[in-house]
Amino acid sequence: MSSTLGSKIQKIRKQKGLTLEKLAELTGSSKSYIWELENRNPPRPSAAKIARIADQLGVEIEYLLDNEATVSKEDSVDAKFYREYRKLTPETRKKIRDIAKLIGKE
Amino acid sequence: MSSTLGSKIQKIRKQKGLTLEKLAELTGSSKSYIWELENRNPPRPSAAKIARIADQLGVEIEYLLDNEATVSKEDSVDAKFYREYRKLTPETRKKIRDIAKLIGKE
DNA sequence: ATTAAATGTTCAGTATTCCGAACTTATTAT
DNA sequence: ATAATAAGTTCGGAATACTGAACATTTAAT
Repeated sequence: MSSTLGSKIQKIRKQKGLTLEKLAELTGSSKSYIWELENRNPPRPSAAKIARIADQLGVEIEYLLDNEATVSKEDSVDAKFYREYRKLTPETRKKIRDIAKLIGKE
Repeated sequence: MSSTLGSKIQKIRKQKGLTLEKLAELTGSSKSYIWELENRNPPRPSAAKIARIADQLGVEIEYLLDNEATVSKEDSVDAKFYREYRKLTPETRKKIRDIAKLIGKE
């Protein structure tokens, strides 16, 4: 299982001997946000931020994002579904879950 | 002067004969947002979105972002300055502008 | 062992992304 | 020319990225 965006950033940052504050400064961010990027599971940083960070860490944007944003069409359909799902009444949601359970069993 | 993120996306999208809606569907977005990306000056889309879009358009993320997110340290310092600046009183701001004007003249 | 300085963490608030739904403007067919 | 369908645009609002300031922990020095 591939490492997360956050762990990649942290690993490289430390290899380079950079503090949160220093990397923040280099990338036009706050250190608190860099920290969140590394530790909290995951914000969806802006492309601009990621580009800056990749630049300063000396890696490709692609490297940071791979298996992170490359989440395939299915996932987005799922996300959309879930958004809709959450709007439903508890009863309806339960029905759906029950049906899903049955179907899932097969 | 390099073209913007939005114009790049639009150009490629049309070359591929994709509608806003189709590209939105392929990238897990709404068509209104794709439209905003292309036309409004510029949102800072999430890395995830850009990765998806680059993927579907068949271009490198780097290509979409170059000269867009690679805005150098200076710019971020400027942005930070401006943020601070706006918090000041009108009087103070005027002073700063006036001084800047003088200095700019040299 | 204390203090000082540096680094890391938490948090509340603001700004921005991103969405869905409604509306407008082209296209296409009849 | 009209209707029907598709494509593009606008807008309000929910979710979340990102910030500065305060707090906590570690490191280094004496």
